[in-house]
Amino acid sequence: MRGPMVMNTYSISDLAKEFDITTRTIRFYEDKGLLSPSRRGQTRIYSAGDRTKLKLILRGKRLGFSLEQSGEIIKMYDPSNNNEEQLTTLCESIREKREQLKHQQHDIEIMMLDLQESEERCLAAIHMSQLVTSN
Amino acid sequence: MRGPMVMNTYSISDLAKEFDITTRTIRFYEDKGLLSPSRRGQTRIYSAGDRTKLKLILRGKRLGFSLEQSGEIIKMYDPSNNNEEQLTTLCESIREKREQLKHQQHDIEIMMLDLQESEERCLAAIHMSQLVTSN
DNA sequence: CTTTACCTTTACGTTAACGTAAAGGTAAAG
DNA sequence: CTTTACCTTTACGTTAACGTAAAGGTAAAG
Repeated sequence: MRGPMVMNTYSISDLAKEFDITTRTIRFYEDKGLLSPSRRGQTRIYSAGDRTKLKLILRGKRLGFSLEQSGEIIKMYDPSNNNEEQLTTLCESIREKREQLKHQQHDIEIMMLDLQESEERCLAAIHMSQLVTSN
Repeated sequence: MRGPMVMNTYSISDLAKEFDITTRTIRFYEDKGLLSPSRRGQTRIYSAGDRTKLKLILRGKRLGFSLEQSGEIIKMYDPSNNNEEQLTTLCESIREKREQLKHQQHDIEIMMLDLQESEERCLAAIHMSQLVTSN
């Protein structure tokens, strides 16, 4: 490898500001085993990988996942599971999660279409009320 | 209108069975003002409209909405808001919800692609482990 | 050397979304 | 008339995901 290792690190408040969450939240995720930053003395040092994990957690949250589920998602990203049986299990759970996401996509599409209709009805109702009110 | 009014109604346990939730959950949603079934004596009678609302709530849950948010979604479906200002506000909140759903769609797509990659890496790792193990 | 701005741990508090149990009413079946 | 299978209300309990406060450490700035 050439060039200096650009080792990006972040303080806990760096990440808190970037993602608009509190430091308490970040420490809580560590408590739950979702993050494990290194330390300089007592102070936590977050790597780019830690930041990515945090992003995954927050994305999961937006999709209604529990922290435990987000934890499973994170595990799906690293190939640290060496044993073949575990790999097969992992592969299966990835497939399941994709199925669930597909279901969510479907839910969203239906809701989008419904809301589109509602919006049109609403706009029509506004139009009507304007016709009535115009004197 | 011709033909007999096919007025479908449901008992609380009908709905509980259909959607695989407890009756407690359904009553809880009523407590929170999301449902308001009619009654025969003390007993709750649910209409097709109540059933639809319940479906909306559960769909919202799958998408990570709070009950309060699902309540707002429900309000977006009926044009009972007569006043023009309220209609405009409603229309605006529908637009916002659609924006949020678009964001969620985006999150899901990214997660899907990532998981697809993970699955491929996982399958490759299984293949490798099989090559190594085959003796 | 004292602010200031961070960092830490510990621990109790809070809200949403129900679960669970108690105590009782009703209506059809046997 | 007693099961059985529902229904009801009231009320306390539980879990997840943090919020909040207390008490203290550190390091650079003035």
